[in-house]
Amino acid sequence: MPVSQEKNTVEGDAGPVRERLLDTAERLFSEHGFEGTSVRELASAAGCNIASVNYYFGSKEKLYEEIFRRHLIPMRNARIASIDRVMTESSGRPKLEDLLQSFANAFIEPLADETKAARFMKLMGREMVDSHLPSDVFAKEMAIPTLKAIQIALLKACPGLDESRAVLVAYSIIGQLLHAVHIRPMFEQACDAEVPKYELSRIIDHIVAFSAAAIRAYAEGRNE
Amino acid sequence: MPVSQEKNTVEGDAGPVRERLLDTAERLFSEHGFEGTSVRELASAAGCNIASVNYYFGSKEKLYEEIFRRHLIPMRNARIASIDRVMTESSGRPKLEDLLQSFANAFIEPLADETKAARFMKLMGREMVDSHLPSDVFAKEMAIPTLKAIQIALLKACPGLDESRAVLVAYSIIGQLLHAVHIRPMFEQACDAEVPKYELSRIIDHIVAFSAAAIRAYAEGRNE
DNA sequence: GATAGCTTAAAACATTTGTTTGAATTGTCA
DNA sequence: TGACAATTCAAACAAATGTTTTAAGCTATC
Repeated sequence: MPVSQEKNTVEGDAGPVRERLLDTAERLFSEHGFEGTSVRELASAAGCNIASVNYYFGSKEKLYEEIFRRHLIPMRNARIASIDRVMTESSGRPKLEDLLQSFANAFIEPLADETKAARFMKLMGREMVDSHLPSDVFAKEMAIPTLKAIQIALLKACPGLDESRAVLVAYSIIGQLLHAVHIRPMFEQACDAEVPKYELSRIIDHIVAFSAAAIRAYAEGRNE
Repeated sequence: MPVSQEKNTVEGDAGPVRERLLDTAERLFSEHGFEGTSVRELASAAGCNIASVNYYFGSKEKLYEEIFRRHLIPMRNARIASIDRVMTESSGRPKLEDLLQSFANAFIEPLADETKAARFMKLMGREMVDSHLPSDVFAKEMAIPTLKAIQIALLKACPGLDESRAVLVAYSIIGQLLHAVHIRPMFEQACDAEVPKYELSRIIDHIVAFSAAAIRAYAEGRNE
């Protein structure tokens, strides 16, 4: 693939080569995927030599792993921390809407700053359907711990909620949030007026209200 | 009297080369992605010559497009038809659960048969985060029409539902369904007992009940 | 049996891929 | 300064990429 030269945005001379490579690779991998990005494009965009990739990281794959190592745990911790914050602030019995809003904000926050963590968000989406990470580090380091945290928080916020259903509710919430992330690119290019405008904050508010209502129905209403 | 037509016996020996290539490419693209699948692997798995790809389809990309052309419209129509069926059977005023259950089944059905359309489902997931289709054919041919259909069906099923909110509700439903699709591979390999078992039918039932409850709260309850 | 038209086959095409090499350059400390 | 390590560089590596070419095989019609 010729791959248009795109932007000549050499990531600048900001910082040492190793960091420039990490930042540049994060952007290119998120835009064109792992196989869709060549080491030469990468080095060119980062303004360094081709050999630097192997010099600093050993291989293209190791560089890819390093990107995740840099962001995965902090991002997971941020999500769990946002849950914990609501829990402590409410003395262990948070209002359902507060819990959901807080988690949704932590989840979607990286999308707000256009440049920094938004790329990694996209990259995570790719990794979910096209894994290049060894073993199941993504599930173990990110998905399962986050799921656990939101699950027990939900049980605290809604004592009437059945435990076996709490995990399903967590799926629903995360599914909605992820979908909000995924559909954004579709709106950005296809401005056909055929489709409503994309307002992230409106979507988030909806997800919170929608989920809260559904959970209440589970907790209060029928148990079967 | 005709000559015996013995041929190679690699894999999909059934049918002419063109169809074998389409089936094989569907599987390989869904498993390893577009860039992750070489024309040689493809031809080898289909039991034909390398040149056949370009002979029948012109290029690797055209073959990719043909796969979608084969499935996209029928799958979309199946989804919309499942909605229409509920609408007519209920004389235009369906029970909310029936509408949701019917749509969810049509949405998830391809996952049931392990081999046939399940691969294409996976492929659609890839296409959403890593587009190789020209322009926005996926949005125009699949996403938007399906969204429109479920949206107006929701309004019919719930007259109290605000129109501007109907599209958000549709996002929530599709987001949950897609997530149910995406998380399955995570469960299949990581059987750590750390995570609950994956039961698709249980998840579907939950999504239906969860969404119905939330929609009712929207339609009946608060308007603000 | 000869002819024409698809279809298949093997090989070569020209790039591009990730990686390695070894020399040049830079920086650091004695 | 001189010596030594760390870094950068251009070049070359072997392998793999999508595509094209050229010749052979096949099947039908005359």
